[in-house]
Amino acid sequence: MQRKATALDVAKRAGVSRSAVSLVLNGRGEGNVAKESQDRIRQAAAELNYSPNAIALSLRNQRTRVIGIVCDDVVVSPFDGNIIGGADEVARSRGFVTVVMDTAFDAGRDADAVKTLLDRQVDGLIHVTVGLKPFDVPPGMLNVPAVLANCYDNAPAPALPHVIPDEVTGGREASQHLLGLGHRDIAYLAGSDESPASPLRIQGYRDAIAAAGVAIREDRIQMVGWDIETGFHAAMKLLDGVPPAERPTAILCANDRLAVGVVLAASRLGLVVPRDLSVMGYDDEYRVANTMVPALTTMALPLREMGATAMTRLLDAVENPDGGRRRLEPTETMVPCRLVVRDSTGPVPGSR
Amino acid sequence: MQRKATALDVAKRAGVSRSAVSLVLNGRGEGNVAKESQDRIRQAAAELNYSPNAIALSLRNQRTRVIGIVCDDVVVSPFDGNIIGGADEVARSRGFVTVVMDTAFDAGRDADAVKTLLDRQVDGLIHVTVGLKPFDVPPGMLNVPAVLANCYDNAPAPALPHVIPDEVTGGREASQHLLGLGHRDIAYLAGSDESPASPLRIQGYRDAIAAAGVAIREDRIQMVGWDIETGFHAAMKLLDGVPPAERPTAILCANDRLAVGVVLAASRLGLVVPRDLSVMGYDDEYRVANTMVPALTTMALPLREMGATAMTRLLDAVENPDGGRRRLEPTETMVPCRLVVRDSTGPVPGSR
DNA sequence: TTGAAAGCGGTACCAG
DNA sequence: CTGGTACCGCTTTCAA
Repeated sequence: MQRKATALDVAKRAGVSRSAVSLVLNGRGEGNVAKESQDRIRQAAAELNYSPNAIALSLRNQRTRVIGIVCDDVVVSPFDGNIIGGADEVARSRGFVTVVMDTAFDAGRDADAVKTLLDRQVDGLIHVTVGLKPFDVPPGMLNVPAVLANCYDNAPAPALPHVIPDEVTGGREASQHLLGLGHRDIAYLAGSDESPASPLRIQGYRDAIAAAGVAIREDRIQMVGWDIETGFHAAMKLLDGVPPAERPTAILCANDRLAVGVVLAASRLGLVVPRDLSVMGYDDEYRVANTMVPALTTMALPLREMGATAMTRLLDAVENPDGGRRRLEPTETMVPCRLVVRDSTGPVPGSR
Repeated sequence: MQRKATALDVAKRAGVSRSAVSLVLNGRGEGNVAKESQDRIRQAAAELNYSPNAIALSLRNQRTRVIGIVCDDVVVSPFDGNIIGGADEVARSRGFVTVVMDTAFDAGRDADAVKTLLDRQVDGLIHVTVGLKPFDVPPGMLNVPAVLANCYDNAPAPALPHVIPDEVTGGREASQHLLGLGHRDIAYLAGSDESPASPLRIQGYRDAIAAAGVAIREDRIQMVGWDIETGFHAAMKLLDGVPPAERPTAILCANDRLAVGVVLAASRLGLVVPRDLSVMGYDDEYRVANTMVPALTTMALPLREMGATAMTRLLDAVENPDGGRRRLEPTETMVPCRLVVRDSTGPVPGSR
């Protein structure tokens, strides 16, 4: 476990000074260092397997090329990890490293995490949440360029830009898919009031239904939460013992787990999806939507894109010649969701 | 976006030298610095909201208090994130920060990630995988203390310690749970050959069945993969059109998604779980096992414990007075799985 | 063309 | 008890 070689080691081995090593290895050797010194330096560096100490570089340059990512439970939860994946990919491609700190849903730890990251001199910050939600920006976060992903500044006068999914359009296009298949009685299991995504998707649903000239039945919109279990019970209520003519022909769900519950209920009742009932999810959850039986038609959240967009915006600011110390404009960027058609939706029964 | 205050700023404001600031703020003021200077220093520090620059500290101390975590797809996948969660919690409680680098299943990037982390002078490394698997340790990883979590050194002469789940015992105790409910014909949907966990769990299954004095039927052990869909089809084959007396009374699955597929198949066939058929999962996947209808009995993987154990072992070495530069013994630590009994398993049919 | 020296921010030693 | 100074590893300026 030997210590790493330093520039001084390389210099000694090549018989030159540290400065020469620095110049050559940073491509500024030409015209400053004799050609044969250059060769000796490069060779010595290779032999010693030299690469510069990033800590010393950071101190010297007053830039760490580290972006801090604070998230509420993204690493641990099965959702939304791809936001970080998308952000990380962009960072890596531009020579940055990300440090992720998860607060495990303890909002009190946001400020601590930001402080830790700031003490480590990160060049920028991104805050990511599991699920769209308002976010109380901790004060320290305004000291470096920062962007919010999947959340938005909760203050009366927002200070930070954010990147979020276009939920209204998502809800509308999901509904339009079902309307296009001939469905006119579409129930919507809408998640819960706590998520700001819920009213937005409902808005999209209403827009689509109304635009199709269909009357909106308020009792078809139900806030039932987000789990398999609650989807199951809601579907049972909608379907069990109800005459076919009075049943919805399609159930749109605010996430894929609800859709799993609905399919479970349908099969318990002997209904075949999509022949007797179309079921549609939301999120395109990895290894759930695509492997469900039947595979779920769903509205995919643009997770990687959101992360990538947020990181791109941030790095553009950080790498700006002004020194990356300017705060970003508090703009809103909406990223479109993506319709994924699979096997759980089909023509309305009796439409042939 | 003002720059952070430095020790010099504090010193000036308090009218003392940088050294005094350093002593006082590190609790070594007593007996070295006049009481009233101490007060002035502390006050100045508070007013300027001073906290030391961790980069400078790292350079000075030759210690970063950063642990690098390299993983193959843990952040992005819905599985095993809790390994990192458990590791991170321990690190945080001991004043360390973790930097996670995800290689997105590209083994070629392991070495790069390690190099990047080493350039940043991490004090130690942990490699985490999604799912138990052998791991080719990149050379650089031996330059600092390192531990493997959920994977093990693939070399003939292992160089690194690892922390893995006790899969044999897990398989055995899962089977014993079903045997204890009176089941004698238990099918096992065993995942796939690619995972080293599969044969281990099968071993546990065999041990338990044999110990109960029941003959092992090889055709009851089936490698069917890991998805909802494949569980569904396997269950249909086992149950559809088969006379009740020839059906297994319980199906043990190598993960919870398979179990979801089995339940789906059962309900399509009009079988009620667990009345007509017991179904058991493995993993205790978050928001799947506990919210399934019925909620799944399962064998929980000790994800957080594994992460915590790996990190504890690593930090014990890093914080060792020898300077934390010693390589760890290549030991094996097995963490027990945990039986979680819910509603998908019950007494064998007709046992009352 | 080269090397010496300053400085990034902090700690720790040592002389006063 | 206090302040000056060297050093961690690197880059950059400046003088030789």
